[in-house]
Amino acid sequence: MKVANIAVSSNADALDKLFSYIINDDIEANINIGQRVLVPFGKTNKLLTGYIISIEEPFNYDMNKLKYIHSTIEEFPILSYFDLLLIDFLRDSYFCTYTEAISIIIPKDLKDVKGNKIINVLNTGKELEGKYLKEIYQNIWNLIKHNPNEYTKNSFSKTFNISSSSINTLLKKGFIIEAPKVVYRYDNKEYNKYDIINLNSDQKNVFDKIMSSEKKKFLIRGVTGSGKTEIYMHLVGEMLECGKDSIILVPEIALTPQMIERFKGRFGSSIAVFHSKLSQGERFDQWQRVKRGEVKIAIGTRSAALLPFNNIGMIIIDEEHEPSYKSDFDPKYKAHEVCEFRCSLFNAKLVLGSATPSLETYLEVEKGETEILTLEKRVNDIPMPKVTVIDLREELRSGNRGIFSTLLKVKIAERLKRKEQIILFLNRRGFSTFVSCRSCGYVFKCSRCDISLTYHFDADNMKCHYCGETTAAPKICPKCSSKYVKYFGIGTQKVEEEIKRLFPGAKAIRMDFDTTRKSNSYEEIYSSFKNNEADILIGTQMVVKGLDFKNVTLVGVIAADLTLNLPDYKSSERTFQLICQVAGRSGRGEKEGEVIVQTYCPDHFSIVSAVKNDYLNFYNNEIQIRKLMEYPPFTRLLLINLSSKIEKDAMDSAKKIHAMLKDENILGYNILGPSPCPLYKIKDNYRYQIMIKDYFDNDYIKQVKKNIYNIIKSKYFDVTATIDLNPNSLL
DNA sequence: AGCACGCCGACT
DNA sequence: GTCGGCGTGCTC
Repeated sequence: MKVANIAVSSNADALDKLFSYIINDDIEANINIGQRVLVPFGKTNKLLTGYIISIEEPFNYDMNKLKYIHSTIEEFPILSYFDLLLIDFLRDSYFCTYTEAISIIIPKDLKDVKGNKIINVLNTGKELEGKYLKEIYQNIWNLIKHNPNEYTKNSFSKTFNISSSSINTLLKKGFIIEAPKVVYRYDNKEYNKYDIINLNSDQKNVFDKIMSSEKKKFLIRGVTGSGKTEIYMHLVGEMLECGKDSIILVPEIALTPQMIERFKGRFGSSIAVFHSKLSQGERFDQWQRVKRGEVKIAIGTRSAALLPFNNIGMIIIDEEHEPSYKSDFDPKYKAHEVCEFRCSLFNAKLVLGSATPSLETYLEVEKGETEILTLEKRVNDIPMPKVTVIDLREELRSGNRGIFSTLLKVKIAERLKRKEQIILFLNRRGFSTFVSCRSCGYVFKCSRCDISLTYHFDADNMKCHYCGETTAAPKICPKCSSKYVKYFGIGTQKVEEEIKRLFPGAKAIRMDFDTTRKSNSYEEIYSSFKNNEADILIGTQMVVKGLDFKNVTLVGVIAADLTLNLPDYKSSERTFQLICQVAGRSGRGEKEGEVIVQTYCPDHFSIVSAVKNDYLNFYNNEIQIRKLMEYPPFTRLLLINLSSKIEKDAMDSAKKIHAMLKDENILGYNILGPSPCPLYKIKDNYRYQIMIKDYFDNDYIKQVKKNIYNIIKSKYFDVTATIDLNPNSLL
């Protein structure tokens, strides 16, 4: 008899520990760590799902006090030994429960394991005879004989254009039979073959260094268009050669099609594709293919970092600076950290790629923890685009109140004439970003959020970009009844309308949250622009990443400082990255590219550095500010957020928690707040925040979390408390 | 999180 | 004397 220490499935913090159960002799042989079992729990002995974390000899236990494991759920372990180590890591790094950690590493619908999709496929039965020896039946019968288990009734009749009634006849008489077959739900369409391209000398150099270096962590800092993807493919190919698994992370689903296209073209369909837009079934199947060792390569977004590979050789994080690599949900894990941990388990290499690395990553380079490899030139020596800055204040002074500067208009006209393509970038969707009454100054705000409403031209309504609430566009001011309601601020829709007005012959398409809501619309817009079906692509952040259009020779940044003025310590970094990335979209083909950056603050170092494409200049400026202001990566920043529909409770709980933190602050940490969040009200919830900026350890955070939990539980039932270490944003 | 225990007030 | 309010504490 042995004892199993088991984590039970429960969302309760109080149950986040291991419970010991006796393993009955008759199931002992079939029991292993990582396996799922049912265990009787609590006074009522209700059966809960449990995960076996460890197994011990019974010597240290009072066996009379232990219950028996009821039964196993599957006969094989759902979690490997490495998964269990990963769970420990997640719990320790992100202060989460066993249940939370497990929930992100196995698919949700594993609970009802009937996850497999089964179809009925055709096979031959007995030989044809008698009146069934007709040519049509023989034809069907032979086709099936040569393609057993290949077609369903439907796909067969479609493929060979044969009426399904003939098939049904043969089925009924037993000449052909249907058999169940498990199929994987994944994209198995054929991709154009993508041949191995020899690396140029710069790329080869990077590849060789990664393969030969003793270091485990690398940063490829390569300007946009320098051919990082090709290096990734060679690295993955190398891993495949020595039988090791690779994971390639991309920042968002939108980017996967191009990456998948190339990887599938190169490595065939033996690649798992994993991202959050997959259906539950697809997710389950992809996960299963990895778990069973049927694939050695996975491409996907953040969650792919957790796929159950058991022999990882390399993990690649492309566009590593993207904020989407940190999860918004508990456990708020960061892909970099998870990948580094997993690499350490397998002695694997971690490769980060970016033209504009995050400050965290570059600081690691400076500390010597990460080896840097630089690609200064674009492939085939295509020159970097020429960048011109337009000071919008001067435009205004010279009487131009439109959204395009004189120069940008000239350049657009020029490209249209030459049949070259243009990308216009504005990081704000909608038509007008706020609506107000010119008579009394009333500003239309969302009733549920403390946010001004954005006017949408196509639907003629106002939308809240935080909660999605929609209201009809107003004709008169609700406060003073004047009809002087005016729309201020610009969004992508307005840019589109202006283009239509100024260049009636040009065809423009828009790519933003509003036009890409349907699941395939991103790809449609992408390919239609790629096929030259439009002259101008207008878009938000979505157009800045990864897109590779050979015929684009002009990129216009409509308002470079939109992101700059947000009350957030990362806004300079974000602005720099966005401008660099979008500029890199220009001139990727044979024709030279050009970029026009319009801004109200042409002297800000983010914009100056981006225009010169000078990463180090940006880094050196920003890192000093972070140091001075004691922001990450120099300190750790713990953001505590309290929100409630009852304004007073949100505020009181924040005060109470702040007082508790101050009381317990033996080490004198820098505790700031409580203060209302910059976005004070979202979806009817009032929000307060407390910040701790210092060099505390994870144990301190765990203690803080526990204390907060106790305060909320004792008095503020309606308050939701969240903690976030080094958050993406302070809004 | 559930669930039972238990210690008080209101009631047939 | 007992039905039921929900505060408290435990779950191998």
